[in-house]
Amino acid sequence: MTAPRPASDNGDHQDPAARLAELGLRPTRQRLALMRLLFEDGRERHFTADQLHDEAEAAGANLSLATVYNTLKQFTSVGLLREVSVDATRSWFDTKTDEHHHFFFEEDGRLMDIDPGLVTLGKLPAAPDGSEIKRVDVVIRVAKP
Amino acid sequence: MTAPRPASDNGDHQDPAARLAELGLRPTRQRLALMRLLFEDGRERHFTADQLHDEAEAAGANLSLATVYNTLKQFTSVGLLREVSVDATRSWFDTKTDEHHHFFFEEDGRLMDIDPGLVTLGKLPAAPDGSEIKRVDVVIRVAKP
DNA sequence: TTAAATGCAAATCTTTTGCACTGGC
DNA sequence: GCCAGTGCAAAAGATTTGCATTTAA
Repeated sequence: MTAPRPASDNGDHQDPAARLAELGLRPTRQRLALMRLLFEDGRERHFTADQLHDEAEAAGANLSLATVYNTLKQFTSVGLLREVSVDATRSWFDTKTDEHHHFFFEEDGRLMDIDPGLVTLGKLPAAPDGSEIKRVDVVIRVAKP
Repeated sequence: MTAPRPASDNGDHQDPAARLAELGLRPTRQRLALMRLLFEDGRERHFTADQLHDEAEAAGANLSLATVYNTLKQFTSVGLLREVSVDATRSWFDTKTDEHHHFFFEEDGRLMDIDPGLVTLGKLPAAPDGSEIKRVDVVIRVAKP
């Protein structure tokens, strides 16, 4: 939608307002609050819209769940977040956006990153005509034996 | 939930009523209608509850969408179907239940099987303590270049 | 100031549940 | 005939949309 930020400036630890501006998003109160929750200090890597909304309320931010959804969608489209499709009943988001894969715990619906060195793909098919591969997702579903 | 059918009797082409009985499900009118839609002649492999409900209506069966959902869940739990997590906004089901992987077309939300010979996994991590691997799903997301 | 952009109430869509009723045994 | 098992209306969740309001420039 908006221009991706140049590969050169890795903005991971800069001021949230500057980072938003750079991505073409206005630094509104709501977005700043979510930015801080997501990217300051050791935030959770995997979360749903609902969980983040709860955290935001607990932190004293005042915003509606709809705004959380809309903001997550925007953040995803500019590359700040990545959506993980693993659970058909709700959307999971991930603050780690580089190529990596997941364990999914079937019992409690929790996600866990897999150390990138521990999964490798062997052969991959060519993309069907007229399309190209955008991403390869591997989900390892685990549960108690 | 119910006893899996012995590996020996591959019931793929037997009478739907007998097959249901074997799986411990009563052969009700609704279930029989869905069995026929799903397993007779060249049915679609990938579908959502809503799509199947539309097909059932078109075929003259008279059942509610809730019944379609409940039935799909039962069919999945006895191993007649498999659920594919690929799209966070709705559940996809697949009549092909053996290990295989998928292309997902981001533009139109369509699924396509990948020929099993064309994807191989390299290294896999051990399951986290106290759990075991239930399934490994690979989804290759494709889109127009 | 001003209009593009935002944020949210309400609508929509998907899925699950509680329970009256049925039809397979 | 009878009751375990069903099927569905209604409820519950999840997500999106339309538009009045805000606010960054």
